[in-house]
Amino acid sequence: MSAVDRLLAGEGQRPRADARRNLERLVAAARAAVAEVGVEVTAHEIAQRAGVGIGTFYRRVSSRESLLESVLDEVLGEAVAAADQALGAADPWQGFHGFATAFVRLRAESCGVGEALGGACGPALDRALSEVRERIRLLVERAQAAGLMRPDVAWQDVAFLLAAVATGPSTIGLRAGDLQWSRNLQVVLDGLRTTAPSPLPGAPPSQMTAIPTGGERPRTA
Amino acid sequence: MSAVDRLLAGEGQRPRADARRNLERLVAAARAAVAEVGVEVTAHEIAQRAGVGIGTFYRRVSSRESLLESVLDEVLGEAVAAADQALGAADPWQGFHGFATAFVRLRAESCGVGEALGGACGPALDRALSEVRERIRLLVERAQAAGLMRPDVAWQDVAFLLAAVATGPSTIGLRAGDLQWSRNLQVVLDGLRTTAPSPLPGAPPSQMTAIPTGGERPRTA
Amino acid sequence: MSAVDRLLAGEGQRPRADARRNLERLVAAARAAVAEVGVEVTAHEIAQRAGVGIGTFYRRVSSRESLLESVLDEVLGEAVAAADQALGAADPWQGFHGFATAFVRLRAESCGVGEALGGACGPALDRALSEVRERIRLLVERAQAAGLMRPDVAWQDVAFLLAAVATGPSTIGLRAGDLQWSRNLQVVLDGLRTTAPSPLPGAPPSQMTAIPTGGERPRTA
Amino acid sequence: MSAVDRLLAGEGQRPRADARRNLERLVAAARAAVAEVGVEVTAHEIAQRAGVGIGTFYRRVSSRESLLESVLDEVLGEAVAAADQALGAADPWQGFHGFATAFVRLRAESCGVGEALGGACGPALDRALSEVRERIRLLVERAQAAGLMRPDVAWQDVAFLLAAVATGPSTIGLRAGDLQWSRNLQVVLDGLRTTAPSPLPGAPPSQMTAIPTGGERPRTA
DNA sequence: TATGAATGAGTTTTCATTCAT
DNA sequence: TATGAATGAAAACTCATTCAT
Repeated sequence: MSAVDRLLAGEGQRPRADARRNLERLVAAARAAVAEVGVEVTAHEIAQRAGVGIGTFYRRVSSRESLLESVLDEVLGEAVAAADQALGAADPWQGFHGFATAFVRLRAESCGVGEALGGACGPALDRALSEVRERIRLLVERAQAAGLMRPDVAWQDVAFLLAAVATGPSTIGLRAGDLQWSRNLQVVLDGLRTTAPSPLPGAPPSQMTAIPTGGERPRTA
Repeated sequence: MSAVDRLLAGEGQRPRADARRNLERLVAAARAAVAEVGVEVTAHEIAQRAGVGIGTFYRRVSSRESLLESVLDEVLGEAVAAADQALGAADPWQGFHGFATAFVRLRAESCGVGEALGGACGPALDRALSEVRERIRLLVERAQAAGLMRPDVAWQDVAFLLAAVATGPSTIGLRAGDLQWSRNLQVVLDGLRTTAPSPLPGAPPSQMTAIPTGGERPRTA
Repeated sequence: MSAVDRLLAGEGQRPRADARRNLERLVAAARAAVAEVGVEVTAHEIAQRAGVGIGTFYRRVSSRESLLESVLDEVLGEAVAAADQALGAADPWQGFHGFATAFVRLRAESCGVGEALGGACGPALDRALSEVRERIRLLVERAQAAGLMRPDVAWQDVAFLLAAVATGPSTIGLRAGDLQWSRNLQVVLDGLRTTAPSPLPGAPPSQMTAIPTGGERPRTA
Repeated sequence: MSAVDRLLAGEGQRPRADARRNLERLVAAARAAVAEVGVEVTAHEIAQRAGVGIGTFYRRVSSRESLLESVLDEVLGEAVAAADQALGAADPWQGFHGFATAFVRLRAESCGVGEALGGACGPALDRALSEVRERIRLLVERAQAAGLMRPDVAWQDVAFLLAAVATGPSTIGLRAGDLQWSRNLQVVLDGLRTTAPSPLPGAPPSQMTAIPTGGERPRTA
């Protein structure tokens, strides 16, 4: 269920066109704002990005927290969809790989929403969370059973690793490029695999994705 | 240079003994507070933990942000020290491994300070940051030159990976155990290595660190 | 003039039937809402109770305050009617008694509207107010002239007493029962009379109205 | 216990002189503001009247509601003191009379605080409220036992009457004079008494207290 | 015309920072 | 100097009122 539908669920009848449009704008603005400035975005900022007044914000959304919750719910729903597709893949590792990519991308977008809401996000998200967990467990077990993933990692470890890989727009003065997460992910996938490392995306002989800040790029031997 | 020295630099004369003691307390309190409650700790909380009044806080520190900056500076200094020791190690991979462990632990402690300060942390930290960057570059190049680290990663990727691994006390409703970062790190190190994966710490035959939440642990084959 | 007529006065032409019906609903809803939840009822609540949209509310009523004013006007009109009937009574005291009862009941219903509007209710109500004042003066004078009401009270005092008696759903943790005002009124009437006190309503030998909260009822000798 | 002491109770040690002074100002300002503009006074208004910033308001008082609660507690404490003195009076009616006067005066000042806080004022006031109730019961029973108060009123009725008498700064366009409550009270006391009415305060041959607004005063025969 | 969506000023409260004691 | 009291900008949220549908 999309965040918009979720937020509309409480309403009695079907919303007017402008109301729905504003809600969509708010959800999109919230998602973008969270991705850019983090979960501490103010209600005003979100409203402004959405091009609506603060009054409209609260009319459509009931509270800042509930909006963030809905955004997170939406993201989790997308993760579940990706996992279901992955479970249908013939090759367990290919499936896991595809899911991991989708999951990390999603997480990079909605960066930190879950943590920010903490345990306080109420039972509203319990279903979505447990669905994601269940899928990850299945994907990990399937890959391990096929001998394609090292057997000494718990699915929880995998969850943490995938979450971690998406993290952090910057470190030690470096600013992450748009595809940093994909390079991080490649290393982690190689660490999880039973066999030898695959070449990083864009690794020699082709060019790697540029890193904007922070001086010289290495000569990737 | 320690955080304390750094903060004393602005002062005209040599500080009185009690002034210095209070400053030391503030830095230590800030570091602990950040590790425990996160970067959003209030100035009052830090002052209280340090056992000084808020007035003293600002007399010694000029602003909350600058104190956090100093904490980060101190952490970076420790990272540099760890790196220098690692560069002295006979085995390049052993050296890198030791540094990575120290770096991740430090980062887990000072969790998020860097990001919280954003790019706005001013030129004050430039030296420390570039020192860390330089060391990481050297460590990576040394390991790669020895054929012990895959050659298709940039040192920046390594920096991001190490930063990422330390992250996040929770994800998808799971709560990280104290040693989650070490399990994460092991996978990443294996992904970076040229050779086959090593067993995770605590992997069979010994027991792994328990994860408090989230149901059954896997049968680590 | 009814509240509805009053509010229609500003309009140019004669109102359409549905417009008038909506206005009547609004006034009735406002009156009920004020009686139930108090003068701080929101415009939305009144509109909802009236079964109209907030847009219609403002089309018909110009402002929340002016609607409350109209409610008060209506109540005052009813008070005037009660007074006129009372002035026609053969016995001056019976007349006053009847008016007092009606007035207090009205005031209990519209409790606090007058005060809430403060002195700011404009000249719109001047006529109604002075009509009520005039009637009370006449009733008091008539009763005093007949030697049935103590001569040392001013009609203003009587007005205040009657207003006061209707007041307050609670005090010192007690919650008023539905007929509290009638018991209060009885004491006040006895205080105003020239002769000895009459038994309270429900006083011995019959039962008094129960008071829900606050422990034991007295043994009404 | 005064409102100031009550609010200081939470604090660890004894407050600095300026802190105490500001707290006293806030309590006094709150009490005055409530008496003048009613319980819906804003925190800003109280702070402004007290001559302090809004920050100081919250530092001293923890919440607007808790300040009002303390004011009410103070008022109730004064009522209890008046009642205890009244219970010591030789003549039961004189005692009741004195208490009633004090109680009504207090209530006129703190007009409506109790109701505004509603049942939500927490158990903090339970003690004070039940103490007042108990005293009123005793005073009423004593007067009734001595045959000086009509036996068919419950002490709860008396409580409501005294509360009512203090009420309402205005009605039907009249503005209450400062001593309106005392004239109201006189009538009520006469209604409660077993014997004939006493002259109103200021009744002939002396002059009655002037009523500022609302036209001609009656010729008090 | 009736509707209800949109608006923004105003309310309570927090917290980084300044200043009197 | 050390203290903590005072400050006010800013955040979340409400509600009377306006305006597009």
